[in-house]
Amino acid sequence: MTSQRSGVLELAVLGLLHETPMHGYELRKRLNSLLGAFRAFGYGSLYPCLKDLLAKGLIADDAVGTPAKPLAGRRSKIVYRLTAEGKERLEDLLGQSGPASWEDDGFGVHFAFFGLTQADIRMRILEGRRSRLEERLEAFRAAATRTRERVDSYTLELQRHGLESVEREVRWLNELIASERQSGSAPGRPDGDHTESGGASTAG
Amino acid sequence: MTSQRSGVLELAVLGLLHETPMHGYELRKRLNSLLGAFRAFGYGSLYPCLKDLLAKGLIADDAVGTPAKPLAGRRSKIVYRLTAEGKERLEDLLGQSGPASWEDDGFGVHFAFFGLTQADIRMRILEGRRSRLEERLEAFRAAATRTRERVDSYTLELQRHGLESVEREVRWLNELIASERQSGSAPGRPDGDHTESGGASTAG
DNA sequence: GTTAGCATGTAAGGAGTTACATGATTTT
DNA sequence: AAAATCATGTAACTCCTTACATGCTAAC
Repeated sequence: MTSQRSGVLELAVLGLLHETPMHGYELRKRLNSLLGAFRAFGYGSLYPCLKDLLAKGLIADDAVGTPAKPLAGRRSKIVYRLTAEGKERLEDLLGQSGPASWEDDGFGVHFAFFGLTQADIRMRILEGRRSRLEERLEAFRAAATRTRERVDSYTLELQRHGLESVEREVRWLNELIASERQSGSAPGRPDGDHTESGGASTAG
Repeated sequence: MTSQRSGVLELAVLGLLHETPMHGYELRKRLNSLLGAFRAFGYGSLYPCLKDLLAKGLIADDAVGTPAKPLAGRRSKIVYRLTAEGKERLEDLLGQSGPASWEDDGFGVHFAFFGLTQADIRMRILEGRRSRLEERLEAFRAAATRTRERVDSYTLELQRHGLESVEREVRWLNELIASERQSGSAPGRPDGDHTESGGASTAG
């Protein structure tokens, strides 16, 4: 009923708060600019999640403005920060490379925090995602072969477009995987200031 | 608790059964080959949905093999067909062009049944979808502009890829819209045997 | 002085998911 | 006769959505 943790949101919130403390409203904006390509959350999702994480001690509220003194100037907003347990939980989530991290949403969030993820886990997630997509491609082509099922041209166009998108993502993943293999560093421009926790050293 | 109708599934099931009667197992395969690019359903989703549609009288079971005589040869499977009410409901759903039909999943299913959809509704859905995506693009670029938010190269890559995907879909939609405008016919190969209900004539 | 945006929440419920449970039928 | 695949279902649960409710604060 009240507790709902452990979806895409939990990881996203913990990941963002790892970067820096924030209040809910701000978090939501960062959330939607981070994941906006494939997901959007409203306050009705975020605040219950924060409440839950708070109850579990994974985050704490450094309330700006003491209870008695509601703060002059800016309104009393509730700034959340990651606790030690929260950081542990985050690292636990970041270490998981199961099916959940290959799904559309799950993959997106995990990828968003690759900067905090160990190199071997990154690789497993990328490869897992690729396998998942390749399964889809196979299922697709199998279905296309036995196309006695009469399809109109819209259905056909939908499948063509879907196929192309998936193929495109596979190519993207291939590039990323190659990039990961030839160096422990990040894709594209090989700089990256993700000096944080689990670079590539702690693996093994 | 028991009733759950009115999601992506209802439309998909009614749409598929409009084509031809089928039993659950078969339906699921057709479902996943139709929508497989962006969605997959298990039996745990499908059967409760069928049960619900049955209870509402939108589909009926022409059970193969009479109750007393469990059928020699093939096992007694339950073949569902669309009822008159079901067809009405389907047409109602197909006539809707609101926000639900612009969402990722909703759009996919609606598009899959464009062959049964009136031309003006098709256009509204395509344009609605495009607006939705363009909103995302704007939010994206706005977020990219005020990138004080320190992003590591993975976050950047995720957003770059997301942006590209969305832009690509917008171009696709533009082609479809152009194609729809210059003729009442379907995209690509201008044949199509979707002789059904709402071809292109009833538009306003 | 009123709209627009900042800021926080709750109650009810929707839409599927997971894990489980069962049995028939075809293939090997 | 064992394994794969066809075929159907249910109970409990999860994660999130929708609609609602509130008040401050800055800009116009």
